[in-house]
Amino acid sequence: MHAPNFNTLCERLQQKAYKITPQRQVIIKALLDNCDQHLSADEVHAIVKEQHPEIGLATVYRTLEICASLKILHQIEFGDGCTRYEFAKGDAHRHHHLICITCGKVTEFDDDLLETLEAWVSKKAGFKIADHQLKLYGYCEDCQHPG
Amino acid sequence: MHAPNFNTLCERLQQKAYKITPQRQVIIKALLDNCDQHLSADEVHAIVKEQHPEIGLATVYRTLEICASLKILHQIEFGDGCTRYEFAKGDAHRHHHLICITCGKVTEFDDDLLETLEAWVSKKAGFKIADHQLKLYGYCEDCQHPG
DNA sequence: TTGCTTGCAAATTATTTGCAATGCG
DNA sequence: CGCATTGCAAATAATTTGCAAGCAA
Repeated sequence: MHAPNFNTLCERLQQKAYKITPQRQVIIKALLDNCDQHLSADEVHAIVKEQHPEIGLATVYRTLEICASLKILHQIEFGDGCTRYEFAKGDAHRHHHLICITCGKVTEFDDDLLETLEAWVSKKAGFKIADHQLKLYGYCEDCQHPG
Repeated sequence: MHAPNFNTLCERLQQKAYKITPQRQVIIKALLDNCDQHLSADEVHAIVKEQHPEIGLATVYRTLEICASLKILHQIEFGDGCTRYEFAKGDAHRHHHLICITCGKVTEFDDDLLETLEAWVSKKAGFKIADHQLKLYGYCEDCQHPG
């Protein structure tokens, strides 16, 4: 849901001496157009190929890799065998993933309630927390009330 | 750390009409001997092959698959490209994973503090939670105080 | 111009599957 | 004895990589 600005993203690439090639622009736009999804490399490639059949899957992988290394994208795995991507949010904007066991739908949920827990873990385990990832598996509203 | 009883596990397999073959016994014992680790299929295979070189990787995969389907094992992914396994704990015994960004070590942390958060999400998002998975990325004690 | 990028095909890695032989119950 | 199970090799699937040609800066 959180959609960064296209030009800002390009600048962040340039700052690290990455060239703004047409392929990278197309891929980033595809991600922006679908920022409510959690696309896989293959899915990004499929979208991009519609208008630009010449773009190769390897280029998609390489672009996603760069964006992940620049913390523009986050990589997540929902257990379906491939890595998926979402735009990284700032530290202040934490969110979790609600994964429906029945239909597989993934919803995001914003909240900051983990703060207390993190403070506790930090103190108890001597572990300095930098990031977290919470997945909640269960049943979405549609699947709870079928028909 | 949570180590179930070998015989109990065999009984659970038998109850579902799975045969207690020597291969399965060896694989389960390897998992029990390393219940403080989060082994991958390949790692289980390597351990098992030391004493039983005839056991194939496919058999390891198939056994892990069965155990996962019986909820004897949980599958987790730490982002290193392969599925890892740990013994499932009962609902009452929740735990999280602390993953060190520096050395990659995975520690477990028990706690029930997610209860409040789950109640909140449940109410706010209309999502019926069945299970959860929390990964905390950061720096373990050793990596915080090197040398 | 010049080194970063790209597309393609081949290589890798994790996991699955087909099948004949084997063995648990 | 019958059917689940096994080992092996081949098949998939996701991702990576080598390399010559192309292009952004």
